[in-house]
Amino acid sequence: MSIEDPLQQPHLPLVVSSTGGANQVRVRAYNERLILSLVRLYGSLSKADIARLSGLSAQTASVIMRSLEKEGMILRGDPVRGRVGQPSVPMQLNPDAVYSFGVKIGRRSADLVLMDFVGNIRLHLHETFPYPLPDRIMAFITGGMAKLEAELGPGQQGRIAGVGIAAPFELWNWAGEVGAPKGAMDVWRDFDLQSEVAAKIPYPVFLQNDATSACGAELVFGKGSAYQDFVYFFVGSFIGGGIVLNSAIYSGRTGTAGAVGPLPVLGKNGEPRQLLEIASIVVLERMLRDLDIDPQPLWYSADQWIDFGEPLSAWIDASAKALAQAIVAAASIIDFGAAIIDGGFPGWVRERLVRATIVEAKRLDLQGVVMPDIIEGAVGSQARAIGGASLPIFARYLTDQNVLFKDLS
Amino acid sequence: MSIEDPLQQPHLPLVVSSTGGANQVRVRAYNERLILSLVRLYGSLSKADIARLSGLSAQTASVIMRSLEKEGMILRGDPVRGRVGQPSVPMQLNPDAVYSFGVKIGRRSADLVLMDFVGNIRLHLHETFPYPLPDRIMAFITGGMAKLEAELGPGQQGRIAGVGIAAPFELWNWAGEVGAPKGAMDVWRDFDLQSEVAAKIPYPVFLQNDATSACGAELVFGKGSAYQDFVYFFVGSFIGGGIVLNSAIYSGRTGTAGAVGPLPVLGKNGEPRQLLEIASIVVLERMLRDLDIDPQPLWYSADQWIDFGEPLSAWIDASAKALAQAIVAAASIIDFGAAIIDGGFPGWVRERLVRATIVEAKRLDLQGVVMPDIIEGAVGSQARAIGGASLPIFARYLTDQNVLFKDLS
DNA sequence: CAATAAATAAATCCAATTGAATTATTAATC
DNA sequence: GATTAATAATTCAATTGGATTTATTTATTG
Repeated sequence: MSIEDPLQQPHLPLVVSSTGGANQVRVRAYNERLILSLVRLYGSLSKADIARLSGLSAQTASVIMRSLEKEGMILRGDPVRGRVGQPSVPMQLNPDAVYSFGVKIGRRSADLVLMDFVGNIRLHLHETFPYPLPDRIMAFITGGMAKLEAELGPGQQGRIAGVGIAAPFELWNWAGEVGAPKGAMDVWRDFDLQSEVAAKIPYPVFLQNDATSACGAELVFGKGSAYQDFVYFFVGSFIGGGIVLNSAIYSGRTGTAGAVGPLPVLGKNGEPRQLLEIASIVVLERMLRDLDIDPQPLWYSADQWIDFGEPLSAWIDASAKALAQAIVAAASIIDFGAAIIDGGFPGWVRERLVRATIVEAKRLDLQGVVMPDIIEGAVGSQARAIGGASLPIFARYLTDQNVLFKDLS
Repeated sequence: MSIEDPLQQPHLPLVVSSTGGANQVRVRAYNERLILSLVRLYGSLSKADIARLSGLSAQTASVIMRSLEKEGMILRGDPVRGRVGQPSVPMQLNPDAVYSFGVKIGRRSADLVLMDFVGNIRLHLHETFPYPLPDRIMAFITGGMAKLEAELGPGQQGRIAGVGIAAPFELWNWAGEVGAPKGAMDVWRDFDLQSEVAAKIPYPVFLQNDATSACGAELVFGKGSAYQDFVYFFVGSFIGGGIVLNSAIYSGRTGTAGAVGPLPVLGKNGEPRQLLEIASIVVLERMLRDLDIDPQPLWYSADQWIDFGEPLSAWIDASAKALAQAIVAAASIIDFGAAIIDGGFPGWVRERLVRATIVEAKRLDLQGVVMPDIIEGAVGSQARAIGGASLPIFARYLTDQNVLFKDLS
């Protein structure tokens, strides 16, 4: 139905014109979101906890909490006894309060997930194909959603917040890489996926870069909550990433902030390369093919990778060198607290890659650089679909300082 | 008196705890700041304009504008006739509403400026020295402020918002570079300039990196208002910079966001170097010295540079190459709308440097990079002191979304 | 005089705060 | 074991303060 676009920020001639004044209605909306976000972050909080954490008065916290309970957004837990004073009643998010669809469009496969309010994947569809084409994808999304809605049961459909689609940038540039006939994917150029989906379904539709979406998933459900700002790398067919500043995804004016793929790094022989030419899974695929090893297991599912031995080690090595340089460059621009690395590969590959990256980073010139913690992502290969699904929930229920200033109509 | 520190953000275990709830009092404070910021940005606005731009109701805009006028923050202009309806009354900032001191501490000299509310420098002191030492700097700041206050006249001192000091990071690491005896500048290690100044004067004292300050000046008084986000380079003795996101300085968790000096780039022979090893004025100084040319004119004043011919061209060339790489790296991480270059040099050097940087950037691999406009700064070598002076004004009168959430006490 | 726009006044609304009261519990004392 | 004090969570009622709404006034053009 409606189109919500985190990518599309109108190009305003003057800046402040986008931020309006604040008023009571927005204050209430903001405080409600703040409270929901706090409950999400801490898992379970009493009204008094909320008052302390938010700085709101006990009465205000109490009023808002009661109204959220009445709306079914939060659930009352068992009173906690054992401490002086009246026992506190912990409140948690109601997992069934809101559902959201997430779509991940990939090179060889697409995923559709139905996520609940606390981030559990309730239902899941997966489809593989030689290469993605609009008709097929449209059918998968609309058909899949209808199917999952039916499984969900009739009473629950009003609780669906929307659909978030995680897709790579410029799908049409991949024809060669995915073995599609030249020009076969040019249809994507003029295909507005977001509008097309919005025309077919009654919910808000969001579209965001796949790696940025994964970054969002890490922020809410992974290690991200421990850091105010971090740079995120998602090693997929092509590497991509995201930026988190002040605990919020920063996708930038054009939506390409944190794209990281084109970041200049030095290759094996000291020649300048782009990060994506080294630390992408397609590079590993090419290495395997050159050695006459079947690269198919790369694409079945992240859990089905086998240890490819030498070529995998070489790829991890080269990727770690490149990632280390990318992290130093990023840290020289913004003093990120962490660099989080995840990807469409199994945990043991991620672990080796991160370990190697930490080693390589120490060999670089770090004079004057505030180095971030280099750590593994916690969400894994489903991060993109989960991140997509979190978009509608964020847009409607979680903190976003814009709530106070922008008219959400 | 009080210490206000944009650098110092406490290391919080959990993120949201720093952002509290919103309430009416803060809404009013925010709306007042928003209105002052709009008036500053547009130069002159009627009450009706404010209502339209801010989205506030006409009545609210009117009430706040009248109270600001009563407080002397804004001045009523001549009614504009010639259009249907009651003539509108444009309102402007009152230049004399607020004054602010700015201090720039440099390698060979220090500046103290008294700035008015619209950014004019009203009074100015300059001092040179072989190298900066705490006692001398303290005397310059406190003595200079007393002198300028006296010149300002007795009635005006209540209008002083504070002092902002722009100083380089880690002053003590310079001893060698400034020709000071080894260890002579180690006193700076344990000298807390901000506290010391705060102890001597009755105003709030702010301290910020010198290049970040310059970036702030460019944001408010220069080309910055045309861009929501930009990366800024200030070529001083050592190059530094700043980051602007959503029209606000982003100084990061540790205050070192936008430091840019340690950014890895390739040197003349393809060897990895840090940006500051190439694009700093000390490098030019060394080149001149090696050729037995007197580098003194570099340090008198930016307007007194002479054309050093070949070595200057070589330095500009090398610096442009390095800056171009830095800009591509920055743009790969965040899709900045502009890269603004300024420095402690005359306009004609800046112009040559920017021109060369644009040329060099085009030779790099820009596949997939959203390139920013590469433009000259408009503020010039005084940017650091002006940026310093703008800190107290920003902190108290201009928009900063934190107004709504944080208790400014 | 009609239309238009800016500006203001009065009344209303709404959410947060303040202050007092209520409730449920533990800890200390007899 | 019973009683009392202290503490903490929660809620009720009254107040506050700023934004909005509605209506009115003022100044101008055509």
